[in-house]
Amino acid sequence: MENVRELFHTMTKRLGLLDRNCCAVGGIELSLVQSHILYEIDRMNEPSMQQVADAIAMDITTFSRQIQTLVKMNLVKKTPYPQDRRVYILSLTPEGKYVTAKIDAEVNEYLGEVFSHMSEFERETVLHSIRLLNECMAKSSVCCKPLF
Amino acid sequence: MENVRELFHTMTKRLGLLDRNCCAVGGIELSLVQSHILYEIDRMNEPSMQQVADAIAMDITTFSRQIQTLVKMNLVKKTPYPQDRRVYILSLTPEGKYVTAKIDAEVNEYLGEVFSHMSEFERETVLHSIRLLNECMAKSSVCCKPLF
DNA sequence: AATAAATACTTGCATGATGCAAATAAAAGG
DNA sequence: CCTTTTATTTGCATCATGCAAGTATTTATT
Repeated sequence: MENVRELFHTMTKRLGLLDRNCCAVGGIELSLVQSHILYEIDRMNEPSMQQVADAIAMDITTFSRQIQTLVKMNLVKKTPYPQDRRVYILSLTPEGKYVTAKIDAEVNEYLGEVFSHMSEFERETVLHSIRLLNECMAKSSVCCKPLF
Repeated sequence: MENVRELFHTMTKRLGLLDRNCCAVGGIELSLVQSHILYEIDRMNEPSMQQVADAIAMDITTFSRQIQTLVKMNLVKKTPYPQDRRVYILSLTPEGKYVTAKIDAEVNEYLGEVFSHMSEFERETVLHSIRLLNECMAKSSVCCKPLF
């Protein structure tokens, strides 16, 4: 087996750059972290602060302040949770939904461009491989343990 | 095509965690950024500061200070370049080489563990896919443009 | 029921990362 | 020469980070 780490490093570096290029929508400029927070809130079902912070593997105190910023930017809403009054449920405001959808579309467009350099068969192979990789990482006891 | 972005997001998130778990060697604790800097210096051939900063897509001023820290930690050496006295050539000290090799071994071990959940054929398919993906990202005009 | 322990979230504080503007120094071009 | 470009460093302001500690609320224990 050749140098596997190098393959992964190159890939994640480039995907990271792609991500970084997708943090501006209209007049709004987001940090990478903020973009990821919106992404997770959008994906999860009525998540609490703690749940999202865990999903992102971010310290809850830093997360708390990031959320304060996003609420001020009118992208995220914090709703008290009646069943447990310690908890806040996070959701996207309409503007937050819009921004998140725009970013999602842009990332997908970029990815589509990358995939346009492949045949249909190659594309399917690559997607299948990533799916498989994700499953194996989920199985692995050694990495990514605390989450998922 | 299902949600491609989600696949990539999950993958990079997990690989990021794996990376973060590989920043401690013996008594030395590195930040992710420092680990990446060592990795690039190790890979490149007698690189200048600017070249490594570009490869990592990091602002040269931040990079300069990170290098100062790594020099103080005795992991990196800055050698004046006689042919152009504005330039410093970066290299790893013996200790830096040791740390970098250790981290490399640890990451590869983790990746090996992940791949152990696959058949030989699947493993080859996944590696081939990543290689292909890297090539297509390199071709793509839309992402990762400034580098490589 | 009363108290202790655990959980969710926030704030204080110190430290470190970031990046622009500006400085220095050296090379390259005219 | 003199101007422009390039490589690196430093000043400065801002933001991110995470530990310790605090508040509020819920759950567990007696």
